[in-house]
Amino acid sequence: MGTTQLESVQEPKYWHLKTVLIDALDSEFEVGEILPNERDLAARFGVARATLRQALEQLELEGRLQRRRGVGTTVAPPRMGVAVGPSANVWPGAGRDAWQTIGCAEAVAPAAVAAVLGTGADEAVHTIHRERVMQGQPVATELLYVPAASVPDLSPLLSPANHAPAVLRELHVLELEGEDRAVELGSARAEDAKHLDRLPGAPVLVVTTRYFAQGRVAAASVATYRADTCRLTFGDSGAVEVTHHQAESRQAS
Amino acid sequence: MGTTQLESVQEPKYWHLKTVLIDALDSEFEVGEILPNERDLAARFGVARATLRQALEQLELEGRLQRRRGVGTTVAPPRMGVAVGPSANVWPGAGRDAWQTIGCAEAVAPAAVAAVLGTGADEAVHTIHRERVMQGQPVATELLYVPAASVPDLSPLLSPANHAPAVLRELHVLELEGEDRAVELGSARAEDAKHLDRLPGAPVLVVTTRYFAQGRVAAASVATYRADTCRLTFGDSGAVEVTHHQAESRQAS
DNA sequence: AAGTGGTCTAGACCACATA
DNA sequence: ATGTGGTCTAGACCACTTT
Repeated sequence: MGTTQLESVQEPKYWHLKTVLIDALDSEFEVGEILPNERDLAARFGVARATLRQALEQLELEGRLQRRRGVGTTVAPPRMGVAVGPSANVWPGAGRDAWQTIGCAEAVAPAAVAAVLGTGADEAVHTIHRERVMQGQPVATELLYVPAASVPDLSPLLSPANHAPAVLRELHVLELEGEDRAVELGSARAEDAKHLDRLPGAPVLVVTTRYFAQGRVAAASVATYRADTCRLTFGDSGAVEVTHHQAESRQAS
Repeated sequence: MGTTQLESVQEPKYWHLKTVLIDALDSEFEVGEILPNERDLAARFGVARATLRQALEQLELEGRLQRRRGVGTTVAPPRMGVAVGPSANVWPGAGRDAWQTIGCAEAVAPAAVAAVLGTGADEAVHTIHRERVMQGQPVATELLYVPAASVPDLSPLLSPANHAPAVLRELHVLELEGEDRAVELGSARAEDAKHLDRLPGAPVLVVTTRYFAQGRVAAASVATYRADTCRLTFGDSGAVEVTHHQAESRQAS
């Protein structure tokens, strides 16, 4: 039998398509360049549009493509390195930390938040909504929960505009004893998706942080990062220079 | 006009389906319980199977469902908290760190790895393949890269079985000066998928770690965690007790 | 052999951005 | 008005597990 055993373990079409597209992306396209539309691409590769889309979806998940409804599909730049776990423990809102407050409210903690805080389900918490922008585009939204018990000296009469800064200021009075983080995969809620300029359900990295002071959880935050454009960095050094899938990239005109 | 404005902003069917299914999951099903098959579910909700699948896919992404070909769809237990960033910096392979070596090789570093190591593209590296198991199931695979220059005193004559332990032993001689981590979303390579008991392309959390010694990167690892079952934890305290989307869960019989 | 989830097709229409 | 990606349908067949 002189025939080489080819395609004996047949891989799915979309999987093979993905590898073909990756090669084309690395060799024939520049970052930012726009691809042919899905109908044309599907015809070119001789597959149904749904199959082509399955390949594109994974490439977008891996941060190699960016698709925008009404516009088209473009080659994505390397993911941004976003520092999440600094070496020095600091309170949120202290010392220029790249977050910008966009809202504030005081309400009863939802059950899920109460579980993280370790408080009762009916305790009042200040909820500060913040946003993180890098290189001109939003990369994360965050809900920061501060139990009222953590900021007992907060002035009760505050205009909405002064509320968030006041809560943070009171929080900084406490001595921060430690932080705790968890990262998991999620899909963007409708509201988060809007802030992040994505469609609902887009893949996101959810970072849950607990801030410890006075021997208990003094505050907690749930931050939602765009999974397609962000690489979360932890540890001593800051962002790593080069990402993994291309050594150098040039901006298309 | 006395009519309440309902469904003016029509949400996609699969999105609405998701919320319906989440409610059903929380109220009518136990962890581990098997759901009706996709064709029945689609018929019950009056949608095409592809639409139903779009909802199930997102629920699996969020760790609420587990689907296995030939078996069925089950309600997933809460995600496991997997400690990734210990407070004390330690070399891999030191002091019972939950990883188990399953292979080893010495070869030239791929370009992507060389970039992380900061070495030349043609330098020899030891590649140790390890696996992490929690609660009886594999949760991660890892490729640990150790440049030959980091372990100069390694005995050149080693049986394959002794190779990996010897490399780690030599590595532990060095003083570990710091670690560096990055987390990003990826899709499982075919080989990784096999180890993790998932299909190729399954969503994974890729943790890239750099180990610093002697003022340079003495080793680096790329670990691939199942995104559906894992919640990566960092920081002082270990795994958090309760996860976010259910306060208590009982094991089905 | 039967039943499950996974892949694939060839259409259709919708929401959105842009010219 | 046109073109893009996003949603949806009603089938078909395949790969895999279990009976």
